Amino acid sequence: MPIQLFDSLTRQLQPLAPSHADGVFRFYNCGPTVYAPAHIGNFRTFVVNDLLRRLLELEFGPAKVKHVRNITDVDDKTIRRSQEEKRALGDFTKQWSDKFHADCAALNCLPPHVEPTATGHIAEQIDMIAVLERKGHAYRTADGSVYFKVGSMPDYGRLSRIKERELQLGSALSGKPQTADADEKEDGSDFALWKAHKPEDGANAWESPWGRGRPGWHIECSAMSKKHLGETIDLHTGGVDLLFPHHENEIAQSECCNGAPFSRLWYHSEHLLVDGKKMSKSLGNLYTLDDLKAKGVSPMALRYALLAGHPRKQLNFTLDSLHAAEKALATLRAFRATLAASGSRGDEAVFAPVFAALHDDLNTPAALGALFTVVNRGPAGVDAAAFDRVLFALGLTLDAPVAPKADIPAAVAALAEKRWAAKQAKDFAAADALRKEIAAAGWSMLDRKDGYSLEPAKK
RNA sequence: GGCGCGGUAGCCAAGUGGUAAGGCCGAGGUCUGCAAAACCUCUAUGCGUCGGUUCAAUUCCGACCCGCGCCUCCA
Repeated sequence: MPIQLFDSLTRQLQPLAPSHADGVFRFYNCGPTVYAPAHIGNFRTFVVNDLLRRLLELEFGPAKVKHVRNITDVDDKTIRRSQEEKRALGDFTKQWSDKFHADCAALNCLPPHVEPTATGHIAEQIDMIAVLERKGHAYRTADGSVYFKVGSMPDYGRLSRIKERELQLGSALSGKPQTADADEKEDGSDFALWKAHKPEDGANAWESPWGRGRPGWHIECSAMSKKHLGETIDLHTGGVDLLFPHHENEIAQSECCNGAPFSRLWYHSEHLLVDGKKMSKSLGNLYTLDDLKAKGVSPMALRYALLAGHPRKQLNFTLDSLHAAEKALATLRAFRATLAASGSRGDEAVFAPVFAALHDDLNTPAALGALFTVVNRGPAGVDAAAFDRVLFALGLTLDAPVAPKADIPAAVAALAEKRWAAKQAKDFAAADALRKEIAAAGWSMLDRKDGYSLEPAKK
């Protein structure tokens, strides 16, 4: 069964297949803007895309997938924040892209094959803008900015079906103040390709045929996608919030510039909600990976929790779901240990339902359900290598959880030694009393046949 | 106002025109002196409400109620 995804453009399931003669599947995933630590809502999208990347590799072969994910390292926020910290833009964004990479690694997300940056592709962006201007799809304004002329593209808005939206009166837009540079635009829906330098941009400007300035947001993805994957790609993904205007505008730029279809398929993952609402600073319901680590949550539990909901459905995140995830991972860990011990061999067919679910529009909840159905039947006839292949697809690692780093107080260590000695001497009354003392000190003592370990007591 | 998505057990969450996967929690049990872990068993006559179609609807249709997202630079 081929991998099928719900295509945002045609609004139906479409099978994935490479369209180029070299058989390489071309996959572009909109990456982060690096101005702060990414939050777990951002990571939902990246984890889903990592799952997709893994499935593509399993389907077409590792050498037949080219995964590009950009870093947006110049925009209003990166410029403003770097200036607030009195740091050079590149220095500032490197800090946050490094942090992003570390978090991705913790979540076991494979690095993309190419990770282009906006500032590293200024020339490519200028080239595209120049073509658009030459073809009459763009115009410059008095201040030296360049805008895309939405009216020049007859079928603008296919992806978000903007025409249906704007035919109606009384949209929320009508009551909203337009953006600062709105009066420069010929039409409210035109968008910036090149933004003329403004004093508040500081040193962050590049020379161009239109004078000093910087690229608009959307053009970077069009340029980087074209450079690294070609004019027509097989799949373009991102969060639903990018559907409009970002992806709509990418289509407009790329297709008007290249005269070729941009992406054959569009896939958008839904938002992670917290407390039933989209995460946002103002609501104070925003979590980063570090916030969760501080609560003792393992990144792998977060990955599992993020996969526990259907990617195209809003997922309401709760700390409870992380607990459930930790327990589920423990069950899988125990199952794999049993498999390894029994040297179980079998065919891969038992996991077919798991892959069938994943191939069916990344139905991760159904896939996990199918996985546990196998686990619950027991290890007989289950192939260990096949099980590991499932884990690879899901990107789940089952290393023993790292005990929270906490120094064991000498007093507790001493109590534990005494208790172990009492237990060896079969003085169980004393051993039980010592266990209570250790617990009172906030630790729990876990016995094994050949020794013991100490862990901070769970609440 | 428009566009889109959703309402399934205490919580999370799949799914199907023919009688409800899975995870967590909870209960009982096996095992280990105890504890922990592991393992076993049990846990929705019902799928937002009201109508309709049908031999049969949670699944299709209609109306309604409730929640969420997007509507110009947010994954």
